[in-house]
Amino acid sequence: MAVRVRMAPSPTGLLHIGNVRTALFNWLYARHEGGEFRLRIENTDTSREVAEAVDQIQESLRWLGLDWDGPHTFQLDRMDDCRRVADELLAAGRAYEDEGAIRFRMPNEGSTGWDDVVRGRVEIPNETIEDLVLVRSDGRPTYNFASPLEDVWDGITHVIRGEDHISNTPKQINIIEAVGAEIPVYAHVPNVSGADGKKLSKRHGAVTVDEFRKDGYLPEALMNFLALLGWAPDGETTIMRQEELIERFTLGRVSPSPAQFDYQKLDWMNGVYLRELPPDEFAHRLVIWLGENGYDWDAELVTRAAPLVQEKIARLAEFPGFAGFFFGEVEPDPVDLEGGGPMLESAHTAVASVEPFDASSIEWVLRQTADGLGLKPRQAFQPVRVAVTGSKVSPGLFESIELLGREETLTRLQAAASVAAG
RNA sequence: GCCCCCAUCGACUAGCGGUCCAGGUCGCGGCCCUUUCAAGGCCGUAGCACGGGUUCGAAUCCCGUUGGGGGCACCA
Repeated sequence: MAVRVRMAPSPTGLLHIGNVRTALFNWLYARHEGGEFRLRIENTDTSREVAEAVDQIQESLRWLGLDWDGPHTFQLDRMDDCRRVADELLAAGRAYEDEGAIRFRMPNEGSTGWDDVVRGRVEIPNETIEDLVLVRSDGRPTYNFASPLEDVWDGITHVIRGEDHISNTPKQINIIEAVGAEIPVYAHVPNVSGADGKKLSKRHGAVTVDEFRKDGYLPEALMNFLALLGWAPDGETTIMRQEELIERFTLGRVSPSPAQFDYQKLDWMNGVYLRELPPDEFAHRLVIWLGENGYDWDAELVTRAAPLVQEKIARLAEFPGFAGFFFGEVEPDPVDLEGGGPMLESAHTAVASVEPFDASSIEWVLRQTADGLGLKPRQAFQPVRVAVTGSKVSPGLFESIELLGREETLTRLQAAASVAAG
């Protein structure tokens, strides 16, 4: 039978990275097996907020590259079918009415178990499972009733979800057995927590896909990182692109123990992906990111500045801090200019006449200048760097000057020289 | 309280009875390179939670303890 899995988010707010990780495992499994990955919205109403959340969920999935098969479905559309099944269960004596609600009779003896693909055999004593409410007194089916039914109706073969659903599983298995359908294969993947072992939340850092996007992470890096949270192909390989992940992913190698989200490692990995991008592609991503985040900087200039920072940043969001001096005024801290007066003045003279105006000529002439003043390169170039870029940390100085242009460089050098002179 | 899950360096993990005085990656420390910051190169740091078994032999299997986590709704 062809594999069919699903992601079933409830449309409340933005897509949480933990849910994305679970979705990723579903998606990787489906693609690896040549099966289908479905998207099912577990909504209980049809408000405007729901519609917006659905849009955001889809946008986030698309950004990450997780495509789903067929149209997405809504749980709400199946409420009548759920109620019909509840009535049948009632008629068959498998359920009973209780204060206007309909409850399912769970077995009281023995146990309900399943062979979990990531945990092995799990067995829950039936006496600890209470009679599940199928339909509320207001007529709405409950999650633990609707969800397994939908899995049956959708032909879901493998239910891959977070471990917080382990305790729901025996309830759902009993429901599915009661309607005489086949029990899907279950795989409960470990949770993702913050550095303190607690549920990953805002105070740990970014948690929604939108936030990671805004922070300047690449979707391919995020996917690679997420895949490695609870899964590893061999313990050696860490950088894997989409095709390789699909090719190597198996549920059997998903670890049963929870993982902590390590933002430092994500940053490192994102840097790896950033550096490996062809320069024009890197520039392209920057232009898009800047546009999405309210910078109306000239795309041509961004493209020319991009190569100067590609090796230096780990996230696209670091670009403005690193290369902002190309796009606007600069205000050097006088403290960083102290004692740099002579070098700044000499540099001004040198830059004014250097020909051709390119990085290597500028470097040569500035080194000559430093030499003439008896200064070591690092002492000589620091005030120049601060004058030109406004910071002690910047892209390569000579390339930066070349791109900035002679006129603007001279202006900044002169301004800094007068500050340094006091 | 009850039920369930989990347990290898600070983190992510490899390891599925001998090839492990435990390997890779991030982080961290040092050195090199160097116009700053990065990147890169080299070296290093650090771990099988504890106690019992089983076995010729255990990080690997079993039991217990401890410690984490999840769940016990007419939420999803």
